[in-house]
Amino acid sequence: MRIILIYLFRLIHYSSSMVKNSEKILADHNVSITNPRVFVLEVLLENKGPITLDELQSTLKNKVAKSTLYRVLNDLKKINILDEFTSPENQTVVELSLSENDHHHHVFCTNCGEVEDITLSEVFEKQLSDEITNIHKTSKYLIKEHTLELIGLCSDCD
Amino acid sequence: MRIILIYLFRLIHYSSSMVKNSEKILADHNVSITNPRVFVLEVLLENKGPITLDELQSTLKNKVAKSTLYRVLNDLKKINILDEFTSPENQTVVELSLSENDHHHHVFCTNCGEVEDITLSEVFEKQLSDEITNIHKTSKYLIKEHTLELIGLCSDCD
DNA sequence: CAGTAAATGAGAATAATTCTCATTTATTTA
DNA sequence: TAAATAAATGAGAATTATTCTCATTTACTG
Repeated sequence: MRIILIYLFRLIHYSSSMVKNSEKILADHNVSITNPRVFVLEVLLENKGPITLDELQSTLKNKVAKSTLYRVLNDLKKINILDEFTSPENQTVVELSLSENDHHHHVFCTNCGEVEDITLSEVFEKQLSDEITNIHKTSKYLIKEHTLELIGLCSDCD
Repeated sequence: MRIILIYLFRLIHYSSSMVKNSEKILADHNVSITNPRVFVLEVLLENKGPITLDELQSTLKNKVAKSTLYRVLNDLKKINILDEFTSPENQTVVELSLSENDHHHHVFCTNCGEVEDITLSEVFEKQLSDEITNIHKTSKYLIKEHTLELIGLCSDCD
């Protein structure tokens, strides 16, 4: 019985798509697969969206050394699958950006500090890209990227 | 002769509009007028636009203690006339926001690190505010503010 | 499976920001 | 206007965030 349970546990554990995904992501980017990297990626994948550095650190407290966490985050930034930004309350926030075309923006709640992803309508993104074209004409700036952050109250705090 | 020179110097000094403005700003917000506060405001007013914390610090190196500079910046934030944000390269940037209606956005040059103010067309701001109304309907977020940051190359670096 | 290169943990070093407290400056009061 | 009180400052200590160092461990290569 015990053997069976252990077997089942390992089966479930290793077939978890999280683990497979993490390792695949690293392999796909020619980054060696190590425990700290997999642990960090698992948390980022599970979380599905932006997460504060504080939360990431406390989640991984006893699994990954603090210096290693910073190193892993820098590794992920280097291969362009991690975005970092600062909340209006000056909290560092990170988020996986795995595919090229998952363009989106962020909403911050000024009361509870939550950050969420938000996708703007195609119509509006088109209007924004037109505006950026105009900016290029008038200001000579060549715009490559943009970030739009909305600040307000989430439904819980409203 | 010496007396006259001193008089002229003081006349020029005190009639400088910068000084007057700085003192008026502080008085208008019920903040006591002190040398460090006036010095910081002068630099921010002269600069006319966003300035990195590093640049502000080096400009005021021998006039204002570092701890005082942080305190003064916090004072200005508290009375809502200073915005702080972080550049894509993780530099802290501050900017005076004296009037309610000078709403604008920022352009960052990824090459030289320059930050500039940019004002979007009224048409586009209207489109943005419509989009925010839609977000409220679908996501239940109540949006109070927004920041749009454009990232690219300035005319010198393009 | 051994050998080499890369990654990690623990904590030291550095950088950024806030705090402490004795002194100075501004404001209030008589 | 001077004395008394409150607030602000400078200098550096304390705290926090991030990077660096180096001995040890882990991953990749043949």
